[in-house]
Amino acid sequence: MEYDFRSIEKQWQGVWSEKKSYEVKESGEKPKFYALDMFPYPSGAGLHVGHPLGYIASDVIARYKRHCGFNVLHPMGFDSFGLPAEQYAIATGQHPAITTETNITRYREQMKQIGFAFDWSREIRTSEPSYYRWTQWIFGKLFESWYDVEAGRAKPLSELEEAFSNNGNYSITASCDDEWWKGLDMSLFPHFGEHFAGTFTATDWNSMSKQARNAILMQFRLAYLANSEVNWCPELGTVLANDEVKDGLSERGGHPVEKKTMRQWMMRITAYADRLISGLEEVNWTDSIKEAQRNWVGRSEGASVRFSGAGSASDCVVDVFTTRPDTLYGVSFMVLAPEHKLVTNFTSDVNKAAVEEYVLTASRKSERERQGEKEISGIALGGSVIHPLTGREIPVYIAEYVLAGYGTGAIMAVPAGDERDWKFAQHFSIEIPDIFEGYDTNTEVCSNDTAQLKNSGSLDGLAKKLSVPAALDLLEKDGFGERRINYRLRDAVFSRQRYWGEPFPIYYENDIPQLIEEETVTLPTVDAYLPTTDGEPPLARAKREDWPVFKGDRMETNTMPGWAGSSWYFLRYMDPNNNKEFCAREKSDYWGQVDLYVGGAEHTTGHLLYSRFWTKFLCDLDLISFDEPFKTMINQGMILGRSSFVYRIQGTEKFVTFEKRKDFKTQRLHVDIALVDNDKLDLEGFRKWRVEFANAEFVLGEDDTYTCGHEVEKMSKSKYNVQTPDELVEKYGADTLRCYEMFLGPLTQSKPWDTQGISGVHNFLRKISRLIDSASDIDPSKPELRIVHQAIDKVTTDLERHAFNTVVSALMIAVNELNDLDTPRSFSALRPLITLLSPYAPHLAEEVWTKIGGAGLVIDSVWPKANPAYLIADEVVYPVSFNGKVRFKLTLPTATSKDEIETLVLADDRTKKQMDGREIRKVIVVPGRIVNIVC
RNA sequence: GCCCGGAUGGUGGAAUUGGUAGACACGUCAGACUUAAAAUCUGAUGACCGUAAGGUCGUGCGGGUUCAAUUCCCGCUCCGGGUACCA
Repeated sequence: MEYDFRSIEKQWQGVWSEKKSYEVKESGEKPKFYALDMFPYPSGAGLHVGHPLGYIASDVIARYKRHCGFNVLHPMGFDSFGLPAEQYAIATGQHPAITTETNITRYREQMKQIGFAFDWSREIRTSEPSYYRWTQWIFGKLFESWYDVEAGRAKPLSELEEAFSNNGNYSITASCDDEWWKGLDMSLFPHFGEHFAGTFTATDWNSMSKQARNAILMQFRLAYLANSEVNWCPELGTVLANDEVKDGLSERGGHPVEKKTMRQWMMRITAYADRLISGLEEVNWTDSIKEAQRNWVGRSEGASVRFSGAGSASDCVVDVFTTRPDTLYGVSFMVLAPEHKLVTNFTSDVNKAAVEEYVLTASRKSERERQGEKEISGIALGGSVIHPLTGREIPVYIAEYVLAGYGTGAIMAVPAGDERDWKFAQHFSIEIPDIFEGYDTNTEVCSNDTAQLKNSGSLDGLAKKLSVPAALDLLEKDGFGERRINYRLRDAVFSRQRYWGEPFPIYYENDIPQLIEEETVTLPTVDAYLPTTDGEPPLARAKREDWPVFKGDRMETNTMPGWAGSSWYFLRYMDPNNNKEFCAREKSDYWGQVDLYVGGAEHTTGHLLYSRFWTKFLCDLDLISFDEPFKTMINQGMILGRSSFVYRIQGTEKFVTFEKRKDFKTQRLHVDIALVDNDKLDLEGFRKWRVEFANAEFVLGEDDTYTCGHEVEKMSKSKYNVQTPDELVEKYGADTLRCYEMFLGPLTQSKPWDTQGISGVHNFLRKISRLIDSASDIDPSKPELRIVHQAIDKVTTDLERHAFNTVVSALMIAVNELNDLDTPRSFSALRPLITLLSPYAPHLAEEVWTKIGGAGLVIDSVWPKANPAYLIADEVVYPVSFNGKVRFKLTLPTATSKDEIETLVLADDRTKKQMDGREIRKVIVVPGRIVNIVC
């Protein structure tokens, strides 16, 4: 029978859908397994061939686990808020909801034809009010919570208020900004005076105005309002992402961009910094992702050291953070970030103009540009600080390599021990104090942690390990510094000046933000999706009556960022239609953590960090019972496009084949890959492709064909190299696509998409079809069983280690070997093989299952176990090598002992021949592996 | 710049714990079947030298450890991802 994939796939998709085969319910009988894909943003271009890669892998595991007896949750949905739909709306005026709906429909169709075992009854969309009302609800919880550092968890804000009214804030350790009181509007606190340093009594608290209390509480909320800097483009009237800014100009239009301070919602993710690091030990992710997250959080232990200003700046104190307080004697200058608030205090009049210019130049650069700058730049302010130990005056500089957002925005420079400081000192001819034993730091920098200190008072003779704690003691004893832990992680900006995102459930009354708890604040209608002329977000266009819910003086007009909805979606799948709760507790208790999460590594420092943060928070409030969302994760690589090229002889309509292109002066043009098969161009199709090629002539190769050139690059419409899964499903079927995407190579590696090999995989499925036709209901033969059981063993171990590509090879080998047998094939030996096949090619597996007497549906069949008796080989082929080079092979029974092997090898004529009079110095025998003779 | 990956035949890749480099597949070449084509099947296929037997080289580059290195260590090159408002 011919392999008629079209009717097979249509038929079985119908059966599964009719029987609701992939719908799951919580059940006590089976262990659960939760397989999840990072959910897609439904873009207008539709699903391309890179998307299904991860979905196929998770589908394979979901199906495999189902065969192994697990109750498998494998859902799919859409992260449907986002910029592209909004930009399309700005350009065309069409409401983003319409665009989004159209795109989702397309995505669903594309996914359905690939035959994923998704439980579509659980589909969710972040842009649906029924979903985002719970995103708003979680935001509300964050708004109404604070982080108790001592208890190590988030708590309801009411507990904090109670504590304040009982004891003030004396005994409170809440996560907040350093010197949080400096952000307060002091006019609200008339009796605090100018030396207020952040401590207040119960009496203070109880006598404060509502506004004043709110201002204080705002400093402790996990979702809070604060001033933060954004890239503002006055011309476009909008805030830009760092990506959209190039050299201080907007990428769109090339308008100037400046830094602007805006009042924005923030998320206090820093409260969770330590737990975000320690939690990594509980999850089974790749070391590289864990390492990247650790670095992102960037915990460093060190000291905060105070330097007093000298001369006219004597009333200033500069705080610096350092991880090497022990090198304090090596400090010969200080560098402030250009934005540092004390810059003007240290600037002498003669330097004023130059400093101002430098500050301005630096402010136009992005952080990335500033750190990437190779040229050393900086400027001496003219002022200086006093070295706390030596009392010497130390010049103060500003330089763009010091960032305001990290640490205190100021560093004590130790040129002897830090590469950047050393180069800076060299460049500005600053003295380099010699503080390391055995290093001439005028010619080289010392980066050796075991180097002993010198010229460092009581620290002399100690190396880093001992000198750092000693220095910390010294600092604290003398009172010019203290131990401190610093994080690179910053609180996350949670406001976006966009339309197509979740509205905040917040209104303002006398400028105090108030939470809307009962109702869902849905997006109001607006007349355009652009910011207003005075730079307010698009939602500010909505008039009072346009808002479905309007309270107080005004509504919050920012929207939430893309990561809001995706930070908790894995919970909603457990209980997608609940309109009373975000997720019923018994459901989240049943499904628990995601057992396997598949997605790209590009989410490492965004989504994967934020969802861990929200999960920990929800766990703290006892709303769920686990505090890490994703137990095991695999990161798939990117699929790149393979572009094809034709070569036009300049100024003509003649196209020359790849091999002969160098004989002419040619222009290389992208050609649609649909017109190219194995690098051979479809000449007629090419002429019809575009009008300008209608009269194309060709200079062909030896074999009278036109060969195209090729290159691997990003998939893009303009390069005509986008491959949608649709065409391949149409041409080869979903099962072929599924197997081929897995066969392509290791899931985690990025690789070019190339359909060249697809026919081989398609052939393999056809061979299975024929193999089944040639089988009958007889007793299985021993060689047959041996082949099948070896496949069971290999496929099972490979699936367990997520080696998806070698599973396909193993199945191919089994099918080839079975076909090569000269004994007839039996149904009973083939049945386990078809179960092995079913995660990869479920439609074909289902089709042949009934033919070989399988009961029920193959997707419900039990995963076979390999019988070890069939796996042991009788003989081992020993490669015999001389000095590591294999010279001949010797077949010996498996049971041959090490000594026997040595004797037999040495007795072999070929050994004698190889020796050729040389002396045997050593013989290495690794039983079951190799023999090596050293001579 | 910083952080995290990657590099193996003409191509995608395999080699699971340091133990036969190139499994499986594509492509190419040769052959069978056929009036012919398609499909299918069989064989060859890392490079170089050699009629052959056989030998030399070979896993991005340069060193090192080891009886033995694609695998471990040190130093590079190139490519990809992230770098906080793309998702």
